[in-house]
Amino acid sequence: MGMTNPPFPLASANGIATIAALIGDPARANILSALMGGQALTAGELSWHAGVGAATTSGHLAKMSEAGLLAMERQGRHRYYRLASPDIAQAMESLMAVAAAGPRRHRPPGPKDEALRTARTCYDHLAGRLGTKLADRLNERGFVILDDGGALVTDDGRDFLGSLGLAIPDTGGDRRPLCRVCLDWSERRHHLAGRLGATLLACSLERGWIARNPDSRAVTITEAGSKEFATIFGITLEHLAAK
Amino acid sequence: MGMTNPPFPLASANGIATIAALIGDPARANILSALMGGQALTAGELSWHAGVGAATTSGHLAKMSEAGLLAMERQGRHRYYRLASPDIAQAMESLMAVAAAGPRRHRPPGPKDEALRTARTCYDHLAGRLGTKLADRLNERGFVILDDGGALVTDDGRDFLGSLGLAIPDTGGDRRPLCRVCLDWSERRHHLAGRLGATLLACSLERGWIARNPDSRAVTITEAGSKEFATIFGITLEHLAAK
DNA sequence: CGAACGCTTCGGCCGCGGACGAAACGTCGG
DNA sequence: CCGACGTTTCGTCCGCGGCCGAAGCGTTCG
Repeated sequence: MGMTNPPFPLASANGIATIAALIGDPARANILSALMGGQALTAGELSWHAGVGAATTSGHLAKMSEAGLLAMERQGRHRYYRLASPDIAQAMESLMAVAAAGPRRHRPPGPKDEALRTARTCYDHLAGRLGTKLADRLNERGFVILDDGGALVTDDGRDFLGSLGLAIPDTGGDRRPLCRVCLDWSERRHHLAGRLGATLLACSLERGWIARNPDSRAVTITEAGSKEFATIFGITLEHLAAK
Repeated sequence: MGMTNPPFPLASANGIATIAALIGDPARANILSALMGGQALTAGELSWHAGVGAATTSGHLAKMSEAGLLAMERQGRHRYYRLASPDIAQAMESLMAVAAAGPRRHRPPGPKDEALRTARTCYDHLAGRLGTKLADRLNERGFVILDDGGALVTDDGRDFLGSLGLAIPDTGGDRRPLCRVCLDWSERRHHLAGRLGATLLACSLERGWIARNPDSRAVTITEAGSKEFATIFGITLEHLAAK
């Protein structure tokens, strides 16, 4: 017989299916999307985001935790859930890219979406027009090199960031990229991710340049931030207005 | 009431769920994995890979095509399916990374896996020990810069590739990265993807350095290839042996 | 031109898994 | 110590969707 061995559990394919099936449920996808904001959320909050009851949500959270997608931390009578690793966030990102590229789902961009398009978090870094502009500016000034999908921090870039008081954590043995690009689903262009992106977001939050929105991944640019982004990076609010 | 608007279809989250749900079925995941080999396959071949009947497979293929995951081309009485875009391949890659990182699924690496670990295709480029070694060598010689997740082709690199008779297609308006890294699920390190990776694979096939395996993504290194990889890149078969 | 082949469509079966309400568990506040 | 709250567990229901066999179309070959 010419037929070779059966195509049984094809090693890794099964693992993919398991993970994808978890992400593939609407309620769970909503939960994961909410956690893409980068903060840990309580089961109750996630239940709200998921759009299903607390009981159902609890089941979903248990499954995703067991599969290694989520990490849990108890704090008093709350349980905080967050994405277990940056890998999860990246997988979500690529799925977003595919979903966005797919058949044009007639999607009238509401005002809510508009806020997301202006500036939002993408797991642990900045996205939207602010995120992409930031990447552009750092590139123009030679602080990072964005060549067509690749990303590198230059020595000048390190100096510049150092002058801002930003040392990028070295996290020795960590396999986390220093600087990578991430496809922005709303702008369809790249913004900065990796440890550099994380540092920029953390800094912007700490110094009060931007503020998180409680119910969405959108962030609002404060007055202080508006000033600082202009002086440091040459990004004004007009640059970020919807075109 | 303090509750804001309902958490209804959270814009993009739903699209993610749709895509992920498609990938999340074992049969479909097998189909997509098979197509990660980079070649177009007939419905019949895919049915074999999927491990389900022809009728069922046909339904799966229709769904994935409609969702924009697959592209179809009829040729005689066959219908050839392939991944619709590199984005799809990248999404599969990130899911593999998550799946591989997950809870250590007791997985005794069979001899079949061993061939995959040595050299295989990853959509349109090379992976496995051959793929990662190739990336290492090009990096060591300064032809590409692999800095911690970022990837760039240097001018020296372009010259070197040119001297091999390899012009990397420019594909003007294309948004496809010239050179990106791709996490190798077996080696847990990076190999080269993007247009550069695609060019290297295409070249290796055309010149007969490697040959595809009909039933899997594994490729075998020919005698000619063994010689060329040694002289051009300094990669010998010993480098590629299981450790 | 009829038979074999490749693939898709149709109809029906069946099991998995998501949804909820009720109740149990654990924590914080008075 | 008791009641309110956040979360999980349990039991149940039910609908979606994968699977197959049979039949229908289009193509290729003898």
